[in-house]
Amino acid sequence: MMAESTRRGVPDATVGRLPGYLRALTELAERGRASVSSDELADLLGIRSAQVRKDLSTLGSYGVRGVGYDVARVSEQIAAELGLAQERPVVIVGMGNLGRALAAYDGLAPRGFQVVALVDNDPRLVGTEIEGLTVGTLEGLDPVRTPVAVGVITTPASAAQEVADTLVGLGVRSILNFAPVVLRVPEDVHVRAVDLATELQILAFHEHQRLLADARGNEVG
Amino acid sequence: MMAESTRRGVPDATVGRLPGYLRALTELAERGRASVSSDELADLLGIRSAQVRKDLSTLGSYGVRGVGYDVARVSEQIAAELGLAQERPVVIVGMGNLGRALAAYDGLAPRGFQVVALVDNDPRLVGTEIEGLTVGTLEGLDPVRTPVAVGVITTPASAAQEVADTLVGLGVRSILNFAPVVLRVPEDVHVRAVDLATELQILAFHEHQRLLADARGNEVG
DNA sequence: TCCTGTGAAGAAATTCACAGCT
DNA sequence: AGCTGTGAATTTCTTCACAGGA
Repeated sequence: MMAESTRRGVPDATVGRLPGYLRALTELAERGRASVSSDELADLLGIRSAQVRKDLSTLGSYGVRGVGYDVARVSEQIAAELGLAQERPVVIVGMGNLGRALAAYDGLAPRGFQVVALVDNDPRLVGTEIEGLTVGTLEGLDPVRTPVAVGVITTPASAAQEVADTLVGLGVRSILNFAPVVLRVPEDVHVRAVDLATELQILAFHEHQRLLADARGNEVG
Repeated sequence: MMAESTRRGVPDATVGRLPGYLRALTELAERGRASVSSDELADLLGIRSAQVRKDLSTLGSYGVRGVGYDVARVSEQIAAELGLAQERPVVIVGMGNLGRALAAYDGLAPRGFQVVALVDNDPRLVGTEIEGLTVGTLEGLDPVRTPVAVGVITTPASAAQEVADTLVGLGVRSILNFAPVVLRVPEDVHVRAVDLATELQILAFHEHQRLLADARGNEVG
């Protein structure tokens, strides 16, 4: 969480929804649909149609009044905006359960992400094969032979910062961090954090509020 | 992303940061720190100190001017707000790599989440043991014998909606969804979605923008 | 008539800036 | 002097509402 950019371009909130649009549009295309209205798209994403129109209008006008949006054209436009044309080499650091799960995830390749290296610091893992790749060490990563665009950190929290530092040193400027720590990185490096415990606690909050509301309701009613 | 509530309470954006505060405060407490300033907390979370003060002030005033916040008191208050006092039984549906990773994750228990059931529909998995629990089926879940507060969906996208429907039928009102689909649920059910591909695509966007910016810079400079 | 594109309004979140307590 | 708490200003995001093209 941090770091902007998007100068006079697509708002951050919109960027966050683009992958969702792309997913919906891809499914529509697979079903042979040629066009779609903002209402339908909104329904598919669980948002409002005005939001859809605003979002898509920032990419340029690819809709036709009275008809809707051309599925193929808008898909292309979003893919272009996200820079999905180029292959992005990904390294996964930390070959525990989560690292293995991500290494095996087949949703990456079709979206232009190619896992090019798996890394762990456990000598018992180094040299073994996972998903067709030989596990190596961080130090063994050669930024010339194996350029990396995105680093995924699935190590324990205690190791995450050091890993991040090394990745940054290798020229990685995009990091997806699953470890429950806030990484300190230069400001031109983008970090996105995914934390299971955080997500559950947010759910817990809402559940708790509901409980309180119910209790209040019973008193009153 | 959706679903409000929080009526005249803590803003959603603040709720999203509470787990982060709690994590930082817990670490500080472990190091024996008794108080902390908004500046230091802000630094730990990578946000601004004004944000910290606004956030914490919505929970009540637990700071002391000129001194800072009492680590223990604020921790308690946040834990209370998140409803972490009660144990929350969790069921994980989908025992693939990701499901296993989550089942093995040791960050849950200390935060009040207890995995009480593991579910899969593959007959070869049902009956086997994972992390000390016997894998069962969704149909086999008994809401009376095994009440469930939070459902975690780690199935393929194609199965996720059906699983969600079943969970909702069992009385689950909080769902953490790792499948890349938008779930349709009654409005009193909270869903949070975590999607690897989405996260990577957002990173890709920023990387792409940087590339464009660099190119522009070279032209101009 | 249908549905987009968009200014304008509204709501939410962030940041500023400073009064006030210790 | 140090640091919180908070109104006010600002920025960002969302929603409204409708003009206008197909």
